[in-house]
Amino acid sequence: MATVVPLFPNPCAAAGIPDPILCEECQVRDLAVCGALDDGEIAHLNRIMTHLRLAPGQTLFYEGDEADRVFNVATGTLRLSKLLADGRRQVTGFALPGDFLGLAADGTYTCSAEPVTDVGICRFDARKFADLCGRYPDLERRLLEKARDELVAAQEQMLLLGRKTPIEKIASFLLDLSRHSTAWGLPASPVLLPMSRADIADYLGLTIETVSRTFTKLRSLGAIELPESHRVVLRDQQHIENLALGDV
Amino acid sequence: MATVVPLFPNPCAAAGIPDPILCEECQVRDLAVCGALDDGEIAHLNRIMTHLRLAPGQTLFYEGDEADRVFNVATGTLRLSKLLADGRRQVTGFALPGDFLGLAADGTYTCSAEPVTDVGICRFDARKFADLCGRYPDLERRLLEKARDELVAAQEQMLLLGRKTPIEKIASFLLDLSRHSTAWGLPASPVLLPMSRADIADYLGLTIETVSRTFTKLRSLGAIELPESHRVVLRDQQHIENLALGDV
DNA sequence: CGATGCCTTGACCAACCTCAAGTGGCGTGG
DNA sequence: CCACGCCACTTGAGGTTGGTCAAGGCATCG
Repeated sequence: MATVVPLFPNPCAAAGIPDPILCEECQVRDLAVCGALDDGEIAHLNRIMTHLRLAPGQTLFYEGDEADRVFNVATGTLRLSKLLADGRRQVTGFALPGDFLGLAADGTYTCSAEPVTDVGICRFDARKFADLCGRYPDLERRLLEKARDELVAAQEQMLLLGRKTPIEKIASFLLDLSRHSTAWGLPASPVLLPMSRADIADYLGLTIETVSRTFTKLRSLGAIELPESHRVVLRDQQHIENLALGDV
Repeated sequence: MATVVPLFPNPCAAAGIPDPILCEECQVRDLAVCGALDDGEIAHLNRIMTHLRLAPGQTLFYEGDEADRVFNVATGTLRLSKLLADGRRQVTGFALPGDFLGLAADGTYTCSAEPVTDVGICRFDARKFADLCGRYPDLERRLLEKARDELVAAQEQMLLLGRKTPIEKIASFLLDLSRHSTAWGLPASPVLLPMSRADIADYLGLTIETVSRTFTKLRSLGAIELPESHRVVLRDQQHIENLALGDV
């Protein structure tokens, strides 16, 4: 596996946080399911854990693969997506540090997971992880919390996909990313977009062209600046929030 | 609370199953979270349970309400929906017998729950229910399974909302309902639609008119029959399945 | 029997998609 | 070092799909 220079900095790198090797030093532990375990218990987790590094172009797993492993994102961003027979794609979400993958599996993965930046991943055998859940109820409880949070996000995304206009979709998307930044103690405003326009389009149910035009529109409205195509300055946060809520 | 003649038969009534009063006699117990508990344990559940009956027009809870209760659907169908400021609505799902409500709550309900038929509901105090989850790990595990299933369904719905055409949306919707029927031991084909065209439209990200036109189109294609506007006969199941998958 | 609500159908229109061309950054190779 | 190709993004022109607006059918209900 070749070491690759990242196309875009991942949140950890941006914050000067090194990739974790040991759970004891892991910066995302508190956010991840692992936060449910104390140092003694986490040794058990460590024993069934393998650390992976993947670069864009590689794939963690494909929709339909046998779901015999579960994962924790330590660093970087992944794209979760589903395909129709003719190639139409829906990105169901972006997995960020602290996110758990493999939850939605009932035998096979229900979506593909591909890095959009260099990523660091903790991998577990699904069966062994389930055993550990049986032993540590707090771990299972944490998993339920994760699932609940994802469900809330999924419902919000349904509202976006079904009923919002392109400009409302992009505004909501930017705010989501901005809120993720602040949750990590990073500034709200220069929002970094590690993913391509195609990824954004497939996430929001639009075409590349409409995404691009909508960014231009937001810029001409004075709501954002676009110093680079993957960096967005939120110039009028209130206006963006109104747009995201559909408040005209 | 007046007893109301149901506009549409609910699955239990259609199958000749009486509304449950006692958990021991409940027909949905195995499908619901309650299935995790044996007769002795379920007595604890019974003690914190209240049985409700609601008719269309009444509301179980509104998006934004304090989420101090959780629910189990015993009979009937509810509509779960979210609103934008200007009244645009997204139906995020329909809750059927055996479904658990209140999972997605983080302090407040993230969507409204309104009956589309007469419904029978088991209500629990959220805190007491959580306590019970702490006591019975199997109950919590069952909740996690429910959450996982809902998450899988939500991802599938995102694909539908973001990337499918109206005819593909309706085809997918009919198949979903048909599969629910067979899961209950009912025939796959005459699919009953307890909800209005408006509900279907808001569920699939369409307008009433497009829903109506698309049913007509499917009928003229010979894929379905529409003896009544709320009863659909699947005439060419294979064709419908191909449409649902986007296979032209 | 009229009023109401829900569904269907038709005509029209605009938003978004499709197709196409143009720009700019970046890496490669002459 | 520059030329070139490649790729991603942007922008423009035009077309199609699905939305909007409006009318009509049909059942239920008072």
